[in-house]
Amino acid sequence: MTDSPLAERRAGGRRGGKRERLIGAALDLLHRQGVARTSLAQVAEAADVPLGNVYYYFKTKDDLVRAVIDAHAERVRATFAAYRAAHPDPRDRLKAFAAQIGASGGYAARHGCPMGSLCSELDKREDGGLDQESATLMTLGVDWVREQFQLLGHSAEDAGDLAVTFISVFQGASLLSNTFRDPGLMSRQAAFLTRWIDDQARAG
Amino acid sequence: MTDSPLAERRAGGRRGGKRERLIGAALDLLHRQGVARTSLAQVAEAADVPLGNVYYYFKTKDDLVRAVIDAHAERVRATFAAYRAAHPDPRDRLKAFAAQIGASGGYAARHGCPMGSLCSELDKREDGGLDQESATLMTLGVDWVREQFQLLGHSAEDAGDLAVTFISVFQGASLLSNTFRDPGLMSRQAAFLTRWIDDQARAG
Amino acid sequence: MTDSPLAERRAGGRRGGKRERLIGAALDLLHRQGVARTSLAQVAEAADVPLGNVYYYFKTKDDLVRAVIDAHAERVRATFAAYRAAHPDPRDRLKAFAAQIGASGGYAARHGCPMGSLCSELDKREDGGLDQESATLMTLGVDWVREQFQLLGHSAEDAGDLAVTFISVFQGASLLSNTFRDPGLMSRQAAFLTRWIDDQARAG
Amino acid sequence: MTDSPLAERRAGGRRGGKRERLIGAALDLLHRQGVARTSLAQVAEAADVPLGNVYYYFKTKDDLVRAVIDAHAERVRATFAAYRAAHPDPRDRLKAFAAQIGASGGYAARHGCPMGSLCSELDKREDGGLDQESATLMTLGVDWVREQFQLLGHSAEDAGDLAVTFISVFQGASLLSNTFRDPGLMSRQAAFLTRWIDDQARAG
DNA sequence: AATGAATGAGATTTCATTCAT
DNA sequence: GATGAATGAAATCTCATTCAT
Repeated sequence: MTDSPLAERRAGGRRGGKRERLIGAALDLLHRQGVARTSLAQVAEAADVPLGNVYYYFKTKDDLVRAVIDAHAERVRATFAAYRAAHPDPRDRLKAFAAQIGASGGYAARHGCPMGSLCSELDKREDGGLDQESATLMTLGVDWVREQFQLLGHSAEDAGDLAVTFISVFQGASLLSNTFRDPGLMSRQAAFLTRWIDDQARAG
Repeated sequence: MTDSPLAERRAGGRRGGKRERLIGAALDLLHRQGVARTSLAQVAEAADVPLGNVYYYFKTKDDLVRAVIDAHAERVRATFAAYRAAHPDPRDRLKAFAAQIGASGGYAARHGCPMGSLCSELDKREDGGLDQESATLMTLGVDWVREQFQLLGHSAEDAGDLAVTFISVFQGASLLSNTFRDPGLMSRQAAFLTRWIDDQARAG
Repeated sequence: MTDSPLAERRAGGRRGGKRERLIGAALDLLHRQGVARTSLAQVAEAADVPLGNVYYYFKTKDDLVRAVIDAHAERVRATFAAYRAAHPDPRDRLKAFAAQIGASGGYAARHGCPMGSLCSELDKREDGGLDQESATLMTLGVDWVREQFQLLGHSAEDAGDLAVTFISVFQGASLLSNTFRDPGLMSRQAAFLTRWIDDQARAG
Repeated sequence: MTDSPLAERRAGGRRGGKRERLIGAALDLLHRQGVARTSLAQVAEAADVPLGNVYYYFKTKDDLVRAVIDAHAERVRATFAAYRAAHPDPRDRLKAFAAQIGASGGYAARHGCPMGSLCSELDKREDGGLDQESATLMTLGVDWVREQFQLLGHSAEDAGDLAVTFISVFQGASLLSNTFRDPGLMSRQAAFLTRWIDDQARAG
């Protein structure tokens, strides 16, 4: 009782929750500045952790990036699980996803899509295996959308192509929204996706 | 005569065409490795130009990046001009663009779309004005596609949205193709775009 | 009974014999990697002892190195005692030593002689007094060999020089065996030593 | 004339001879402190070169070490060439070598033999190929001594073993001289080598 | 006694940029 | 114009050692 206050329990049992603070700060900075332009000193500063201490939690910078990707993946999984729970109809699930995309214009206009940015940057590296890690992240979305289209009666192959189109529009719109600093762009493309979902559902 | 052969005149009158060689080498390296991970020393080496000499042609690294973006923009403009010249019907022009997209799967799977990569990376920087520069590049495509849809009878607003969808699919598919190292992905999305162009042409 | 089994008593009475495990792991790692390239974290890991706990047993890294040297010295003393017990004739004792040298080619080719490596590395340090410690280790061998030559009738001075020659050949051969990764080198030099012992015994 | 003063000519034509100063400083520090305990900052300081500038001449620390080994090898080759030139009789050449060994007691007592130290330390590393480099250095001596013994009529195999014994005594004596801080040790072992050379010459 | 966590000094390395000639 | 050399700031990473409990 005296040894483990609530704050520490929430932090996963670690004293002070520094690991979590580091991942949180890194999540934010990596998404905003990119991997290459974010130094561990910045992350440490933002997390209020001495630089040397970062290496107690993460052996290398890549390790931290990996942890950030994993944390992000967990969020994504939770989002999809929520759609599943909230909507029995796959079409509604896809529309919920599209709606969320439309609502994320503010963030997209400022920073683009975190997943897309990471994939774009990490695929340019030949070392490590971080590109695989980020690819896994992207797979989550494609697989989930494909699954919904299959549930709507599309063949595995068709559903795969439809899923790629869906995520492509999402990723492309995030990029353009960011490039043009135009938050409204996202909602207009989300509207397109919503209509398109209905078209495909009819066709499935 | 002996000092400035024709080849050099074409290269802008500069002796040896070093500026052009630098831009060419940078174009290649920046697209493959990203801006942050490409050093001027690498560019100089690839262009067979002494490092110290680079600064005679480009005051800063950003200056070189700007020149690369401009050079790429020129290529893009030339491509669109060629479509215009080759096809009187805007629908055919768009299909020609889609066809080229489909044919570029190999490059996309390896490096993504140069424009997309640059926009994604440069929009993460708050300094300089390179994000504006890369946004201009992206605008070229969107504007050209919008123009074709307007020629097909769509309103300015509708055509703008359609253009954004078109370029989004292109950019998103490039990203996914690169992420999944799947060249075929591009041609399948290009096929989708081709059908979709017909749909919009009918509707316009 | 349940808290201190025999195995632990033998280990010096300390619970778990952690001190011994640390020395054992350090002995191995220091000989293989050298002092400077071996971190306490590695030693702790290899000994399955928490890093923080190392400092309960050894105040500093140098303290641990000292303990390793002492442990090694104990082994060396035991070896010499065994030769003494097994062979009444000093000449046979020396030949037994030479034979052991010849048989150690495999280890020497991989890591050199532990004593030699330690002396070579630690004599390069001006701090601490670890060089004295490793010198003591080397003295053991020289003194024992000298003793045998004196027993064979050589003067103290002559015996000292002979002992230095003997150990020099041993150390030099260990170094060359390691440098050239040639295990057979040791046995060939051991054969030389054996003949040479006879020559000196005759001369003594 | 005004552009290339004598000092620069001597330094190999490079301005200021920084490369040479770096190698010189490194030669000294590496021999005295070992590779691991010598930082590039120390070398830079000793050579009066800004740290950042070191990397203009040597891409990595290992590169500098390599250059030092090469420089040392050059010295060794020059020494052997001098023996060859000065003495037609291989026996005299070997004795000249032994005499030099005997005369080097002061340095050996303080720092050991540079070659031996390097081989001992670098053979403990699994990375890079510096162990090969230092092995080459050691080969120089063994090969040269073998050559002399062959000229004296020994078979290739015998001469090889004799050469290894010779260099072993040299290396071992350097180590013991350093360990015991005893400069006289070297001259006494050199005397042994001189007598031993005669024995082998008679036997060859 | 035991230990997970913390810390700060220092090492190697990279690189955009500048300078002297 | 051209260029080899120089420079310093900053980044990643290591590690002996200490601390709080």
